[in-house]
Amino acid sequence: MGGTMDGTKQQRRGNTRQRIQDVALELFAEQGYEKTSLREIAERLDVTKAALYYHFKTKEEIIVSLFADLTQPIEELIEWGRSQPHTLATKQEIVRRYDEALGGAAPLFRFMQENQATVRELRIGETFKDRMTGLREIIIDPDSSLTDQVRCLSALFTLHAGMFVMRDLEGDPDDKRKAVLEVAIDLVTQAHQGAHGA
Amino acid sequence: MGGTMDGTKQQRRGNTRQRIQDVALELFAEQGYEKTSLREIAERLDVTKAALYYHFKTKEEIIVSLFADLTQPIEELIEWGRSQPHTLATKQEIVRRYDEALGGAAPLFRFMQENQATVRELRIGETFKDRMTGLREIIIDPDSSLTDQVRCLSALFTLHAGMFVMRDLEGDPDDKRKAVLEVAIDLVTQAHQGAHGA
Amino acid sequence: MGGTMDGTKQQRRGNTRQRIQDVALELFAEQGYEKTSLREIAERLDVTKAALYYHFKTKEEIIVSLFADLTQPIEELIEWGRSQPHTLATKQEIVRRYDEALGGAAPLFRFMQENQATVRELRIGETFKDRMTGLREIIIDPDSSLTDQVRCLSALFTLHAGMFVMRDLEGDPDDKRKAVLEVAIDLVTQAHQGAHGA
Amino acid sequence: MGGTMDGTKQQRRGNTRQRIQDVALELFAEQGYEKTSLREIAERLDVTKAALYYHFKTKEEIIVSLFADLTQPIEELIEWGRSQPHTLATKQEIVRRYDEALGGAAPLFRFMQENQATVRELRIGETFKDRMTGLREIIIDPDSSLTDQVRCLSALFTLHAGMFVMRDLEGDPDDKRKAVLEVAIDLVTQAHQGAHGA
DNA sequence: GATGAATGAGGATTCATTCAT
DNA sequence: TATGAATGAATCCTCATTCAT
Repeated sequence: MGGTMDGTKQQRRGNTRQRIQDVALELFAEQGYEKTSLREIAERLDVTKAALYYHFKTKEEIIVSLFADLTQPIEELIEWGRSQPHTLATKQEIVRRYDEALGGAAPLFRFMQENQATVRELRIGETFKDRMTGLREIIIDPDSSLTDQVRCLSALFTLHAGMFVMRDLEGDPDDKRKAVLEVAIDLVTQAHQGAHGA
Repeated sequence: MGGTMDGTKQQRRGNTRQRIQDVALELFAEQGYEKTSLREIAERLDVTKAALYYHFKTKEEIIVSLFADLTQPIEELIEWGRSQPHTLATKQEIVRRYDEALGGAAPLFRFMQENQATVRELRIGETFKDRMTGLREIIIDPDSSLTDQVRCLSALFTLHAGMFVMRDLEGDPDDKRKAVLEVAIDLVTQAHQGAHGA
Repeated sequence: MGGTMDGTKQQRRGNTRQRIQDVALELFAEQGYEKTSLREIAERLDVTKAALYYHFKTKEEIIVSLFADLTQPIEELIEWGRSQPHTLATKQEIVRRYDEALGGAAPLFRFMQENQATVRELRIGETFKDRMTGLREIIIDPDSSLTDQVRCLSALFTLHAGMFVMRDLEGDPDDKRKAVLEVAIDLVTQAHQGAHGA
Repeated sequence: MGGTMDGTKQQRRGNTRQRIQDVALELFAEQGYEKTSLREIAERLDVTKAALYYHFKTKEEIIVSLFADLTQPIEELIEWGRSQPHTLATKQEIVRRYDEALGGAAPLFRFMQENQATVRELRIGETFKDRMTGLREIIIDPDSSLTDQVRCLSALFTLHAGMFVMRDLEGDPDDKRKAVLEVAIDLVTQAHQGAHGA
């Protein structure tokens, strides 16, 4: 019971930064970055706009912080990928893990997917591009045919889009996700085999 | 004389309206819809904001008009597709023609791809969704496995994204586009064969 | 009566820019630049803040425009001064004319005098400094003693400050102004004679 | 032991308060009062804004305290001046000592000189005006000609402005200061002699 | 066909200040 | 002595839109 009180306190106290991030991400993903005003975020949290500014220096810093926080697993994945041999197994594992990582930060990626124009102008843009390039360098064999290269990109893309676009496909969400993953792995596999002889 | 006047008038008239559309599309694609102000569009054209309002009742109407104008080939494609038997050949042809149609309105699709969050809130959103559903109904066999359904979506998606994402892939643009198309057709083919036995 | 209507119209119409400048200068001089908000200016004119932005791109542009408009006589004075021989008569004439010029833009100079810290950070700062340097080069003989150089600066300064600081001195304003001018001319004269032997 | 504690405490205590004053004065003089935020001051001192409020009840109190602390010598000078006969020697001595006093609080006077508009609205304004009036009553002979009265004011003014305006005059700072003082004394002397025959 | 002038609503951001701890 | 968290009021500025001419 003391635990409960503690919990409440902890929730109100020191949690504001988190709560801002949560609400912001939700709204950014839903309506886009520009259409989401700080007033709206503040109102949902029942604090003043100024309170947001205590925790984040600018609106952009909110999204930057979200990106930094939620995107770290991917950073690590790339790190890991770079240290592995570029075998088919590695590529497949990368796709599998990437899918997982995306799942962990679904709303952020939905946001990034759906607001690319905005993202490009934000500071995140560059960082994100760098990461994608990192991923590419791991799965794409530069000596393979253009078609196979496109296959790999398409694999990544399918994962990205999968979660959102497939929403209006019938079927159990979990099954859908598995299907998406399967297609992605398939694409990477085809690409690899194309390049390394059948 | 009447003809001359007509011609001139039509040219002048169609001209400004067109020029507004052109500039608007360019800016929308580049910076996003919300970040592009009517002031900016007007300045680029060296007219007043009020002039824009002579040609379009609202900002939204500009994008709506662009969508209506540039998207008609796709509308027709769907019409055509519906009247065809759902054979593999048809599906492949649809993909081929869709690729062409996308090419004809690349900036618009770049815009739609990169501003989904915005588009969703605009009147276009629904229309666009309807079209995509139409396309889906033609290529996707509802009895096929989820995986195969995903393959078809992925094909469409690859086409959409292709043009922009592949930009930073090395290689001749034309070759790249062919590669993208090839992968898309491949996906649809695999899906079809999966569903109808090998 | 028609004339009256005309007048009223003319006053309302096309005059807004001027009216903004007038009110702004008044308030800037009275309360300082930073303490004067655009809201205040707009309220006094019974227009919206946005109306101000139709006529001036930024708050700073308002003061810049005032400076440009009201300061031209001084610009011209310097031009004239440069073309004259550096005789005592010229110097005295410069002081006399400078006094006049200051009188014509008293509120602006009061503002600049009393808000130097602000002015320094505004774009006017540099321009103003340049002008003062121009003036100096005309009245100050670089070979004269430091003391005589200070005398010249003191003369300019006395003119600047005169109008405002002397306010709480007893006496007819006109007489005071004459006295100020006399002291200034005296200083310049002393400086000149110091340099060129008695 | 008590002594040690006292010493440390006093040092610490006096220290922070002092450091606030120092930094504040520096920034006020540099950027003006309104443009200097408490955040800025706090950041420079590496404390929180709230800490400032432990030492000063309001922002205004900071400048008031500076004024009170740094301006006391002038207060005393006036006291002294009032008790002296109004001879030329006294007047000259006043100018000399005033120059010294100004030197001791140069940044404050730079601030007051350059932010008159602000100062006027602050509580210091009145006090400062009173002091200037006190000074005037000592050096200015109310029966003298307006011109001579202006000379006296100009003398004070020259001292005030001297330090800052003369900055961009060539020459050794010390020499310049001497020159400024000389001109001021000169002005007072001329005024006195004008009034008392010769 | 188009402009000049204006508006109302809302945007992000900053500030001095407060208070419990 | 100080901090961490927050507020309320204000700031400059931008936007889509309107309307008389």
